Amino acid sequence: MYAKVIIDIKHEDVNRFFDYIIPQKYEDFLERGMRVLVPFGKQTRMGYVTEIITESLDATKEILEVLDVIPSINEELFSLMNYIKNHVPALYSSIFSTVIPSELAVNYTKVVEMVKPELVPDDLKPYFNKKGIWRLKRKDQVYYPRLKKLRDSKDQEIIKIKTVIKEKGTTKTDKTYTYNQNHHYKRIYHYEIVIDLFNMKKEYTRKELTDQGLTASNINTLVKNQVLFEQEKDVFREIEHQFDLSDKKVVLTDEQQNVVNQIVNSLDKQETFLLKGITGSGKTEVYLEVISKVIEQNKQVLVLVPEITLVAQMAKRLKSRFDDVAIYHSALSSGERFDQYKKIQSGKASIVLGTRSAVFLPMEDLGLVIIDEEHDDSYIQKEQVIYDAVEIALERAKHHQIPVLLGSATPSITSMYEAMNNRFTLLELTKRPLNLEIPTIQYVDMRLELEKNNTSIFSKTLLDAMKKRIEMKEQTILLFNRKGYAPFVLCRACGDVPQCPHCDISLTYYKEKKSLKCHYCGYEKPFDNTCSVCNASKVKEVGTGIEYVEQVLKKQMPKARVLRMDKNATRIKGSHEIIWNNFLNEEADILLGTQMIAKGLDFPKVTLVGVLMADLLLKVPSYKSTENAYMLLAQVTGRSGRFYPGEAIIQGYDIGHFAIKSVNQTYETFYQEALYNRKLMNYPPFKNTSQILISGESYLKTYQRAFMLKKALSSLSCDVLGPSQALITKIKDYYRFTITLKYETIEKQELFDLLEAHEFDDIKIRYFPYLDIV
DNA sequence: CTCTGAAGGTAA
DNA sequence: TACCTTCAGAGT
Repeated sequence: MYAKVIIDIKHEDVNRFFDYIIPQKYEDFLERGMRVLVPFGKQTRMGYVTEIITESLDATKEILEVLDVIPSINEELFSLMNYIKNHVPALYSSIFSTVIPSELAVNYTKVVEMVKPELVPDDLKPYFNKKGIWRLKRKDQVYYPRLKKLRDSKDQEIIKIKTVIKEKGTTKTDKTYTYNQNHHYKRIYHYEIVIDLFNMKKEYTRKELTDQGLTASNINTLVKNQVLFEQEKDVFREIEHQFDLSDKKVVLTDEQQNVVNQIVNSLDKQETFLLKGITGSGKTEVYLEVISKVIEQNKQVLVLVPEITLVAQMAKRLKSRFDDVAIYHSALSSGERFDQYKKIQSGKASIVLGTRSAVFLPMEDLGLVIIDEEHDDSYIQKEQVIYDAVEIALERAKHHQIPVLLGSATPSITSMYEAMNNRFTLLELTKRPLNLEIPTIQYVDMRLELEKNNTSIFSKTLLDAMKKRIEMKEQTILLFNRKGYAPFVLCRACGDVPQCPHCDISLTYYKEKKSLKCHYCGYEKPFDNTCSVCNASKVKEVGTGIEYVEQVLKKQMPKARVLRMDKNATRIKGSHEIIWNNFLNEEADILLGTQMIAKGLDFPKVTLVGVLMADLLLKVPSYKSTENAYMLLAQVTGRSGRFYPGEAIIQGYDIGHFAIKSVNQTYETFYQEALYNRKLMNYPPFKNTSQILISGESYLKTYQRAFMLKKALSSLSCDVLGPSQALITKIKDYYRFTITLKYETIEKQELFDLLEAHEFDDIKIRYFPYLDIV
């Protein structure tokens, strides 16, 4: 028997199947989908078995080791991988690492050993430890060519180089102790506490014993004299959450109950439900009720939320009502993630909650997929192997013949269109259970403020409203979205803005580091207020980064306690939970943040939401920017007055745009207008769109190649637009052009072949299945 | 990706 | 002739 194997190297040259002989001992054991170690050239590499075959003309070497007991890739996952393969051009190995947890990959570490230390050059010696061993780190790779030369130096072996393969995912073990009733240790009277302890409980961990005052040497003595038996036990790394939220089992409103009934009636068939419920209408209660019905049928539920910040609160509510909830997202520690994965793989989780990447988790008895905030852009993976988790979820539903529940207050245009055409089943929640009014929304035109000589970023209206909240001991949420906008510096004398020498983009100003940095290539130089063009010492920062907003806020409202929540403030694991907890406990009056504050915990005391520079959202160059802007505004204003009547104030320079105006009206108003625009421009849902990026070092050659590609593409049944300069015309010294495709259906494989045929040494071509990623 | 061996260069 | 760098090709 033979196995077809994909090697875990992400490179065009090895992007194909390799056949290996299955050794006798693995014949009955090895299955498709298992990870194996195989000899590959001079190396040993990890690979994935994709097929077991009876004949092979190529196989010459044997599989060395099998790393799995249950296949890491099950049949369903194979079909999802196939789906991805048909939608984006990607290397096999990349697709594998996209759909499985990184803990299933292996580490290759090069270990160098001195054989003749006296011949090792002095400058390399400090890297070796006492035993003459050096484990090469990433940064040590530069020495590798020299080391290879030392190894190969003729007649004498100066050093040895080995590659050590280690599995990334590891099980955590703890030493536990039990008491031996039949020991013969005479000095046991020194350890009365031990006898007492083991009278209460049979087994203790090492930590529990030391907490009781026993020292490490105490324990070792007792083990040596066979009073205690020591054993290794696996520990499960439990995930803890900062705040406390329990699910009070509420009585569903008629409206909610209706929706639940409809879904429950279709649990045994494939159907996509779009649950459209205004903010505060209790979508989560519906989810919980439906989940309980699925679990009654002994099936599993997959729940997806768009952002890590939303996992904790959903987890709390799920855990307070159900057992066996597993959690999976990229911010877990590697160990936690591995344990959660193992729990899910072994079928011990009845509910799996996670972000985008959780859509690939193995669940044999899947009965329902819930996607909360389905309109959210974060469900689309925009790097490496690009995919849309919502699409993947729909594929899984097809595989299991089960329903998918998409929930949102503001469904994406495409989902709503599907619902309107009866491909999705539309369910609606139109009332807030507590019968609370939707917050009143007020618009402030900042141009008028300017005329009144108010040059601050806060209008008088907003300032007054915030002051009032502080007096009333109520809270405010302030949204300032930095997207599409970063602080930069400008010479007030000649107007020069320092650019990156390798990319076509202005350098971003970092106040704390007093430096200018390029977002794309990492180029960095110290900030200097002397202009490099006109030599005047007039270079100053422009702008309104969120830190700047915070400063102004503190200056204008010295009494206000302000919490800031942005990427920077939430870098450390668990910090966003702490911020939310603090705000919930009313340790601050104002929560200032980027779009990550738009969703999340309900804060009862929030009665005011302020949006700064709302029109900034529309400046993002994307056909979806109006949709995204409207949804963010609707989302964040809905956070006001969840328990008491609330209001929202939207500030901007260009607030007349329909995406901003519609926030004050119904979703339908917005949907109609947006849909009309999409129709006009041939954008989704009317036509599918994708984008091709052509990049190269020579401006002219790249443009020529792009043009040739355009000509070739016209043979396909689609509209070809461009080539035009990409939004960022140069990155890392490579010029960039884009071609946009609009089509109803397209033969993807044919397209990919065409693209591949147009790749040249100096021209790179990348394909993006969704628009606006480039 | 990592290794190898051939080709073509340089120094003695 | 010995030794180097560079580059294409192979890996089952």
